Amino acid sequence: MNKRNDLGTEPCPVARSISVVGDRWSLLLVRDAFDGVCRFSDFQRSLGVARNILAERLRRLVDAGILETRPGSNGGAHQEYVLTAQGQSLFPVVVALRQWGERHLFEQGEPHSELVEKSTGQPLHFMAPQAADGRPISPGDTEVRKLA
Amino acid sequence: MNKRNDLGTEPCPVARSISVVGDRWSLLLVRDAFDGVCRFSDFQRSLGVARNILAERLRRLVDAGILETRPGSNGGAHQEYVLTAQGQSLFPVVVALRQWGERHLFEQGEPHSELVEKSTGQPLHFMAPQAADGRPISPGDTEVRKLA
DNA sequence: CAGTATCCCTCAAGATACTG
DNA sequence: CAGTATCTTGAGGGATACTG
Repeated sequence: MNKRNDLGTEPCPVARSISVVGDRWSLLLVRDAFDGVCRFSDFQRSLGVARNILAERLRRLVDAGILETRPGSNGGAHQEYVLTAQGQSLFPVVVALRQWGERHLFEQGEPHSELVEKSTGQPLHFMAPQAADGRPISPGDTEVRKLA
Repeated sequence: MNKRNDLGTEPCPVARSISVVGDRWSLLLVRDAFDGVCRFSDFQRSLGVARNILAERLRRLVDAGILETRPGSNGGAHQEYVLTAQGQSLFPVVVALRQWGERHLFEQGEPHSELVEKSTGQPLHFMAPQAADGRPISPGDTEVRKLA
């Protein structure tokens, strides 16, 4: 039934999210934006993606309300791409992917970049779903209630 | 520099994770697996994906150590696909995508499926990164330390 | 520098027929 | 039912030349 791109109308929030940021580049652009990257050529150098693709992805992220453009902080003519509030709320997604990758996609002792708290220099605590009272919740404790 | 598929060798854990589960179907299969789906035709009906694509994706997820096959719980000939421990540890990723989608990709009052704790029936608490002492951490409080 | 405009090509994905 | 085999299509993406 899924012809091509109708994930965006599915009733499942996971499917809709994937329809917006579930491609090869979008979340990497968001990651770079969290890391302070905001200019076209810096994204381009960071990812090595073709310029036309980069332009289209940035446009899509702006259209989706994840990035917005600004006139450029210095007096220069170039504009900047910065995360909106909605884009910043992708932080848990990026952190979750990062933590999973750190645990399962690197060999023992293989170096990788790490996300730390600026003020303490400490890596982030492992992020896990929890109940309203703070108890950690494992997958088996949950179920999906349709169309709540 | 990124020719085609060399995301899997990047030093950034986010990029590596995306190289494994960053396509249109993988995380939806994982979501379904969390939801108890374990048979080929059930995945197929749930996603509407073509059978050859489904077969290849399942194989890739098995190769990646995210799913494993079992002889089938009843006496039947069919095998089942179940999450490994590594696959179960994708739970925060799926939950993060779900929560972001719920907040930003549905209209006010538009119904969507919801992830609740079985024992209480309550939706999960909002999941956010935090420091080792439990303080919530926002994106601006963090920085990436290269090759730690 | 920050894109746009083309051209081309590969691969993901769909459709369908077939098999143990 | 659980796939495999084959064919076709189209979108995603790369390379490069060009523009304000």
